[in-house]
Amino acid sequence: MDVIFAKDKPLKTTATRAKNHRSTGRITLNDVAMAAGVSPSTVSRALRGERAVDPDLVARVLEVSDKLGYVPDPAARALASQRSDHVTILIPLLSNTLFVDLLEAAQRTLRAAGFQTLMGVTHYNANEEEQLLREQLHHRPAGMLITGLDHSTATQKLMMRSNVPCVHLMDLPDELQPAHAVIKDSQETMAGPYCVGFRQTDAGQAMTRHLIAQGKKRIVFAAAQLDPRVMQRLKGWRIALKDSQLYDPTLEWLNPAASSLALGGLMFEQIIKQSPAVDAIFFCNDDLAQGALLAAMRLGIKVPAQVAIAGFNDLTGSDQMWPPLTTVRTPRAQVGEAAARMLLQLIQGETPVQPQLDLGFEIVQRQSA
Amino acid sequence: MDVIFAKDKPLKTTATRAKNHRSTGRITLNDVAMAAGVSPSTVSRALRGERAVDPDLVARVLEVSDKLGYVPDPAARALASQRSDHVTILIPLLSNTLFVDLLEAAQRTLRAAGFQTLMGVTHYNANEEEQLLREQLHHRPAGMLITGLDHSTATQKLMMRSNVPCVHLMDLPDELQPAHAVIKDSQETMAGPYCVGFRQTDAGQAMTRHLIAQGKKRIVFAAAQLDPRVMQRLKGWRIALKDSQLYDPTLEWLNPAASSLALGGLMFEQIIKQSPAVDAIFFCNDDLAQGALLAAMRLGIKVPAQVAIAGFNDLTGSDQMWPPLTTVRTPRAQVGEAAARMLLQLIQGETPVQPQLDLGFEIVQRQSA
DNA sequence: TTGAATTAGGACAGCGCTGTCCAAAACTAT
DNA sequence: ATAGTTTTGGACAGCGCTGTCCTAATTCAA
Repeated sequence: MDVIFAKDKPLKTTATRAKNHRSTGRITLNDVAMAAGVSPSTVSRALRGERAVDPDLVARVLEVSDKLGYVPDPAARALASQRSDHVTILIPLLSNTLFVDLLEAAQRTLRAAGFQTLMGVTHYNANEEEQLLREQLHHRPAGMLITGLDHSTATQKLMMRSNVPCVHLMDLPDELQPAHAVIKDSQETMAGPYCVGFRQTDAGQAMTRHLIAQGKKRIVFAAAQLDPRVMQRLKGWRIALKDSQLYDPTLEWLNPAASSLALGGLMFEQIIKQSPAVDAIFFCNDDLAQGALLAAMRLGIKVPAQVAIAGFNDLTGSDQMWPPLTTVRTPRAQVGEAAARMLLQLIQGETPVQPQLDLGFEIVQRQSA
Repeated sequence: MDVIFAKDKPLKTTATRAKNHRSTGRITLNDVAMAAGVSPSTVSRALRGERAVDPDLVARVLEVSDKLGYVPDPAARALASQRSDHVTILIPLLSNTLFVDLLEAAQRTLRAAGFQTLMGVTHYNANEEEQLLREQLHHRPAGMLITGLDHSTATQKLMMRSNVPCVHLMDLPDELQPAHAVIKDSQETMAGPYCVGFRQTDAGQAMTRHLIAQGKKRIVFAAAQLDPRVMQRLKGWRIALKDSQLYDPTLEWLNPAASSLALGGLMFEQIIKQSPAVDAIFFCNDDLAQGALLAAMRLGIKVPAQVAIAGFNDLTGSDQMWPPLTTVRTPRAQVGEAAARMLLQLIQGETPVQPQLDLGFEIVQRQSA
């Protein structure tokens, strides 16, 4: 097959436009079309694999395209097609490595698929979340990843109306009462919200049962931040203790302040002072537990002999503590990647086989409990 | 003043376009222009504060604009003006809180000025850096923040030719031999590279002198990752030791592996075993030093009585260690913010008074050294 | 062989802005 | 009052793509 080069049609090229006042140096789709002797439409289709294009033409377009070093202009593409290659990811904090791991895994996966990741930090604040979402929506993102299932109604409405595919991270709706799923005017009606995570309640329960199995009788639940996922872990702890007739409301130590090593140490001291009979403390996050371990060392309290300590998330350093921290390993990198993959499916208009993906968790027993 | 509403000119409005096959629901600049009874040009200028526009008109445009909930389309804007509202920030890792702090501060500052931050993680790899840069440049970022002054020549060329304003982070060029500054075809020729940071060499030197002042004689420098900034700290350590006739090449422990708590513990063990006479270890990063502190605890080695331990960066948790870690506090959040501000200046075509901004550092003496 | 159905390339009009040019109006200075 | 200069608003042509429509070529069935 032989295609005649369209020399006779003096289409505007970058070269001719170069004289123009508003020309940019950029190689455009038009340039590729000229050089390949086909129409811009064909180049566009060949490059995107849209519709059927003669394989020979595709080959030539591809060849010319990268000989010229052509790179599609994302802005032009976004304007014409009404959708960008941005994916927004909303996370509560950057100071918790949990979310950083999530972010990095998602970003790696999305980048491989040609998407740009835009990160927003909500600081566990519903208003900030809404504001960030609003800003991001103006950019017409191709998709969104958002931490948790709990959002203000304003936020939920924004997401619904935007019609931007969205996957929620680190949490799953309760099987019994899918209240979150009551969303109208959206494809989510059928499938419920798309989400990838694990059952926080189950994880809280599992760790508590582990402590009970170790013979612990007075098991404190010590938490900070008190975001919805922490409250679910608390719920799991309660269930486990009640099942074993060990529940006592004074065993709950809930502090709304931000989680940190220092706070962990502080809480540990308070708990030990006020409740000497306590024989185990289940911290809702590893940073608190690590802080407690360090405080115990300072105070000369033997762990786990005097009091056992357990954490949550298996963050960096928990295995290096002394004694090494018993904790719940949560699959955050896997969550990030799986959520990104699910989102990519949604962006391509496919329907994920499992709208709610449970990636589970794992009790990591080390020496602290 | 009374302006006649342009009812007589039936310009295309979103309403009329609604019948059109390619209409989007979006409120456009045209809609605002119609509603305000002025031309699109005027709306554009009023909203951007470009050129002079009658204050009354500006007021009306503004009023109409947010009554209608108008939001400019970033894609259209980018296409027409040839520049986006993206700022790219390239950092080596997300697993070191140092860079996360940098990122967060920069992002906060840029966001307040209406810019979107796009993060790229280079993993200390020149190829990844170049690749990321290339990808980002296709998006015509308004500016770039990039960690360090050391880049492959390909990377440097890309940055130069792109003509995108760029600020370097966490490092400053040597005063004596500004080799990095030898860049042609760019405004950087005059000013040298724009950068915000502190003198890594000086910091390395300062901490070493502090240890010497504590009476330490055999001071190990233990490093991992070995990126250029670490090597500068090494250089500072060497200078300080040589000045006091304490230098001995066997005191250098350099490990190219990635920095981590575990590696710090490992290196500590090795050092103690192979060189029992060592009385201080200066780790190039706090994560290594923290790992060493934990290892010392495991091994029953008294810090600082038997061996003093010092770190670098004053990362989260260093004050919570036992004993609390003596370290160098580096102004990373300030660097992130100042660099972002400098970049904003450059984007607006202004020239920063100080192209190289030295934010200094601080020796934080705690109990470990 | 003919007609209908399918396939593949091209033309073209936008997407929603901005930059440039132009003209009318509002100031100057003579 | 006149001419020259400085404002200030509007018209208009893109920026570089994509989606839709159209037409010519090809395939298939009868």
